[in-house]
Amino acid sequence: MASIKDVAKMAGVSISTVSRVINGTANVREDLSARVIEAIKTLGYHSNPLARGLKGLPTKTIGLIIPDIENPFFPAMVRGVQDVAKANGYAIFLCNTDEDAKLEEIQYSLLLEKKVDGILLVTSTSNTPFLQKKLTIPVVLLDRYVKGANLSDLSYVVVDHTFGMNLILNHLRDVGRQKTVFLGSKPITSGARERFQTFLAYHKGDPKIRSRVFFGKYTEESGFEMAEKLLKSGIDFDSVVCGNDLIAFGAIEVLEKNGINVPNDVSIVGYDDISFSLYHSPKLTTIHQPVYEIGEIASHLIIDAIEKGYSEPKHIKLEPRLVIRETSVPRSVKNANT
Amino acid sequence: MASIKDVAKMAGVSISTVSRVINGTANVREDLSARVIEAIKTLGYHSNPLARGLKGLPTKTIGLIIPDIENPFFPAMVRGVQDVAKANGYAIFLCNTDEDAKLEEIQYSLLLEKKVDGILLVTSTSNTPFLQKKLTIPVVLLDRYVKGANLSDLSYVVVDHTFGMNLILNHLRDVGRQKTVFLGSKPITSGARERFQTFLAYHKGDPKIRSRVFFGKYTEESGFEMAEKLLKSGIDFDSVVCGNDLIAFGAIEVLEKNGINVPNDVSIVGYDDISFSLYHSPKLTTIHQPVYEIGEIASHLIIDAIEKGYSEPKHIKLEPRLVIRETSVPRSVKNANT
DNA sequence: AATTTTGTTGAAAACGTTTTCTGGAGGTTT
DNA sequence: AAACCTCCAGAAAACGTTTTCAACAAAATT
Repeated sequence: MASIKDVAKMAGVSISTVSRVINGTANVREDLSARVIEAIKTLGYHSNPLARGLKGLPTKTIGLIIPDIENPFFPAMVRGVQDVAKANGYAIFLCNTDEDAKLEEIQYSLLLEKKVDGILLVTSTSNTPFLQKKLTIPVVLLDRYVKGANLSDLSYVVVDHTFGMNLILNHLRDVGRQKTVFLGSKPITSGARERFQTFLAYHKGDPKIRSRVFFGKYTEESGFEMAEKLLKSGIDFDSVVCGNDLIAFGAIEVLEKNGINVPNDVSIVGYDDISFSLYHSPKLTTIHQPVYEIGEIASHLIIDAIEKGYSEPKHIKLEPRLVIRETSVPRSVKNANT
Repeated sequence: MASIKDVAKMAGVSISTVSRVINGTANVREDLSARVIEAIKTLGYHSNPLARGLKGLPTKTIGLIIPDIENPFFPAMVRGVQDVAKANGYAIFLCNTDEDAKLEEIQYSLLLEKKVDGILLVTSTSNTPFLQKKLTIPVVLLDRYVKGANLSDLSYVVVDHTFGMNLILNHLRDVGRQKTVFLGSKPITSGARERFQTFLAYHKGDPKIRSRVFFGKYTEESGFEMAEKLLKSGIDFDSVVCGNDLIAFGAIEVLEKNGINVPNDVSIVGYDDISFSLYHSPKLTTIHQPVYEIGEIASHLIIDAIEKGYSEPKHIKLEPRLVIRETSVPRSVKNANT
């Protein structure tokens, strides 16, 4: 690999001059500058960003930690992040944690070791000990926030899930579905917690509401398993609220296999509005999260923080919206006795 | 940040000794070694991999370039890559190219600049000029290979698409579907080319076969558009072969919207077997690609090449299999006249 | 014409590591 | 007891940059 030294030799100048030409940090005589540029071209020289990073200068790299690359919700977010990052000359270091808190911490310190300029984090935990220390680089939380000692100075971009869950519950009431069960994830992350607590609050008159709640993971398989448990339990229900769309897919699969018609016998609402919800048949009623926007905004936030040094922490809460498709319909007279 | 110098000072030894303790490159007296370890702990020292990378040593980083993170096929592959990489202490640098050849080259040289130890590439091109030069680090191609001057010494892991496409065409013949149309991507990449040519070869008696071929992108939207064009063309068909599952999703959407029943009126076969094909309704008949395995093998290959220096290029071709689900059925008498 | 200012250049230090080289202490061989 | 090894610690060079500093020529001021 050609180094700056080779360029200097070929152009007949010092390495300082080459550096100045490359970075435009000072004036260089016209003809020297031309010779340097010429030499760079013929040698195919690329500056070594490691040496640059060694001086404590930006590496133009952002780390992005997500819980599950196989849940389409996150790739959509990655796209938002990456588009903005690319436009600003940053590369993305993507890491997958499988919703594992321990792995999350490992990835985090790995990114720190790699001297990324900032970290975008979709956490899978409720308290993140590794964020409690004084941060050395900007960190922005996406989709899920955490409470803690020094965490008020962390920026985050989240969605108002209390609002979202109320949209669902009001919609189900509107279509005459009141015997609702909840298939979600344990309320560990802020998002899951908000949704669960809103569900509970809505049913606070019902002492047995807890028996209508099932916990699992954010996958189709888990939705499948939870729905099977639900059926075995013998609980009477006419509607299902799911923690995300994948769970809804799994649940619908089980219900239909057991001769229960969706949406007539049981209406189902998902959460996220991943693209496949539209192509799923029946098309899924769900909560649309502005996922691409989350990525975009967070990306802007962290680049700002990186380039302007310290910046006021911003707490952004976006509004989701209900997308009514085919899996939620009024109880028709024809099906009332099913 | 604490540096090796701080550790040395605290332990009362030279930085050489500290380095030796950390890397185990030479024997160090018991008590000194203990003091060093103690100092490392109390200072919370982490070695700076940039400085290490500067010396031309491995950075324990692998770059992975994929065309479309939003196509679930690739996240599944990423998982395979990442699991093996993690087990070997490597971090993954994931880049998205949107099937854009120019962007692919940019990401490639970006990764090179970042001094990754190796690059895993799912190319979107048929000839990759940037791979023609002498490579400085190992490169392994995934899913798609390229031909070229110096490319025979590149390892790749691909799937036998000639075999796969024949599985589809034989299956369609078995269920009595012979008026088949092709909805795929332009035969730029090796995979698309193999499938298209196999389709053509199968129909080589038919002079008008080219009119039964439609080209677009590997997305639902594109499948949607191609299917609409197909309907507008007035072509008589009883089955559709799709370039991937996403195209199939889009096509099914259009057909059903136009009152054409899938699979009775028209049978459809996808390609890839992404997880949602199982949850799609009707469940998609498709070609299962061992996608996780592709990632795993490629990951092993590149780590081998990195750690053992130069290694014989390996050309691995995996076999796909047909998964018959609900979108392909025999022409029933009841529906024969539709 | 002598002095100051301006503008550019190159030498050298610094960033945090690894590694080669040197030297000294202790043990082993004659 | 003298000469030689062996083992291990520390000094210093090297990796490829950026940046501070000193130096110098030319231009501008007196």
